[in-house]
Amino acid sequence: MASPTKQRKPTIRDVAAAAGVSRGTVSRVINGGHWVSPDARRAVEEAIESTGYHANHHARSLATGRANSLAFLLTEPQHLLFADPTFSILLRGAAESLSRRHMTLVLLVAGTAAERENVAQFVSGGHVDGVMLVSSHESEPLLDLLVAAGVPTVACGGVLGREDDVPSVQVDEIGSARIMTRHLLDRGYTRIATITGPPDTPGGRYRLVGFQEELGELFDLALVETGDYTTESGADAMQRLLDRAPDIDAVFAASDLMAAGAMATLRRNGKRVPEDVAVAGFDDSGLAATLEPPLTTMRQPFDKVSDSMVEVLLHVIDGKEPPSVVLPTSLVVRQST
Amino acid sequence: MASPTKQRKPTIRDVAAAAGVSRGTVSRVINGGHWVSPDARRAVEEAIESTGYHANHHARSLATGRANSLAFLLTEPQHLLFADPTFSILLRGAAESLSRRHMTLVLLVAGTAAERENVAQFVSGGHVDGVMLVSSHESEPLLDLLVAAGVPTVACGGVLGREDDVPSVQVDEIGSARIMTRHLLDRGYTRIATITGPPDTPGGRYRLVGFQEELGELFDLALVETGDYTTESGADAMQRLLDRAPDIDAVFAASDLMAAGAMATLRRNGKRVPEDVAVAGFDDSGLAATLEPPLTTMRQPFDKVSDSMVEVLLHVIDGKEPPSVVLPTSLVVRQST
DNA sequence: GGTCCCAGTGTAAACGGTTACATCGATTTG
DNA sequence: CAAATCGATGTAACCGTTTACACTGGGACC
Repeated sequence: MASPTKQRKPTIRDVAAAAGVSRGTVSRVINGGHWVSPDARRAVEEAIESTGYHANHHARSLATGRANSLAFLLTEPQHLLFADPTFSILLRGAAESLSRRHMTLVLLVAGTAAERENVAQFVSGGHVDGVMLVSSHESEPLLDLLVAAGVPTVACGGVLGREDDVPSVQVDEIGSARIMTRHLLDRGYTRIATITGPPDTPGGRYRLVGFQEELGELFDLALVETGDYTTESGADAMQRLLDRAPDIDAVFAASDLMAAGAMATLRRNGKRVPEDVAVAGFDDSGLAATLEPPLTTMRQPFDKVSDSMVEVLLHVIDGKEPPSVVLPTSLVVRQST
Repeated sequence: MASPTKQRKPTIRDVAAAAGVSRGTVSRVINGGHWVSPDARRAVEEAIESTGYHANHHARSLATGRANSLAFLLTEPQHLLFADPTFSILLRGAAESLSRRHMTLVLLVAGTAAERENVAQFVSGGHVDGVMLVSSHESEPLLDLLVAAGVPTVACGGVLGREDDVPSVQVDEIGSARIMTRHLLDRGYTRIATITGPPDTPGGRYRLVGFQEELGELFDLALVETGDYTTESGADAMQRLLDRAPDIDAVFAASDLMAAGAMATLRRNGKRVPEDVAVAGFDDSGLAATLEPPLTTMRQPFDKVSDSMVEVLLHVIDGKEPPSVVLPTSLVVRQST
């Protein structure tokens, strides 16, 4: 009939008592163990083990003023999340990266005005040590607030117009686009179209730049259409391209989803891929390999991206010079080109 | 040359001073304002406004023992996340739901053994008030730990064998499967196959049950294959079905992704959808509408699911009787059937 | 054999809230 | 009119850490 449930969790005092030292010493052991004699250290470690002690985050944060957590801020509308698993991958990667550092990931959503307000207040209230921003549209009002409030922030994909204001982790957009374009040229295609992302995102702008650079004289403005990274927008853009230039023999889409949409449109127009028109994407999302035919695309190193975001952000928090990171992509050739 | 930066954030003392009352009174106003005179209340509210005060979560949590945050626990392997946006939708929905309640969402990942260890320690350390579990495989070791540690937990989709042990939010699996099966029967199909999910998940088991119930005498065990919800597994399962029973005229897949895989396989085998074989999915994920042809499927009310999870969990935390929730789905008929 | 230094340790004051309890008028009650 | 009641408020202990500071004793130095 013993009821040992509901026991108070062991605190640093219990550990101190068990080890026969003061709370201060226990705390020192926990935080690196500097200025502690080997004997005391061992005693404390044993006491921690025997009492099953685990530090209380809240108390620690209160005392140190550091939250030991980072926020992952989502500002994209729901439907994009629905369609594009990219965010989830980054999110999970970031969580794992933080877990290794014994920190936690707080997910913040800023869709509605009320939510923005919540987020702004929460973040500038110092409840997290820093923010990872995933949307990279040009005008992100929240970003101004964060920067103004001096909240350590890192952007994923770079923020147009604030490149040296906000540290970021991005892939080599221009270089990647050039490699893909070169690949298409090497395959012998000459009427190469592109479906870009929104011009107010780095991916939308710079992949087009690389495309144009590599194409040189072959570049034709009539072969450029813009989408919003979704499947539907890719399908629509492809139709507009075909209407305008039926002689297209290849198309480079700035996302796998748009490439999928483009392929659907091509099929509907009686064009075979890749015999009549080659299709290339960007991201190497899970979708790419399962399309018919499997999609040639540029693989983004999502795991490295989230890892780097965490790393850069921690640097900023520590007051170190934040290295803006540019990561390489890799060409994945499948059967669509 | 004024340097008003780096000002200390206003605390409850500052508010008290500004309002000419004690800290206790301020605290009372913040927490509902009971037992406070209208005058004092107004004074405090004005002081809060004028000082720009915002409560410190860590201090509050330390004092109350409540974290004011819920954990969203991911245990699925990375590749499923990559393929299936379902998780992100639920995740975002939960974050929004919490935001409305001025609580936060902590994302926890338990893939590796080290991560499990971290999670177990973090959660049972009381750093969050409760846990939303999204994987619902039958044997989830972490779940045992949580239950044993008395951590308030709610499962998404129900946990087989622990239905009355762990409160959950789920959709009406059996009923949904029956409705879809009935739809196929009404369309005149008679050789109806199914591709189920893993048998150790509720979706895997009960959608099959509903399918069989509705089919009655028409049920044929040879027309059942199992996948793991991914596109590839759906494609493979479809091939096995075709090899075994070339006369199949419809197939009900337990996820949209598997349905997509099945459609690819059918096409490769020269079968037209829906003329030769009808295909139905489950989830109404973003993918469904963009397939060729658009996929008939059962819509899961993801927004309601995440909302309910939060609600149920808060009930459990408050010590109330947890209502296990079953939500309705809805049939979305498109052109694949 | 005194100083001085210093590694190792204990002490106690923060950190920013909540809340049980004491206090105190003003009002109701007998 | 004294006593009891009650709503509003102040007081201070407490939540579990960290950390500046004071203190100890022993070795090195002159």
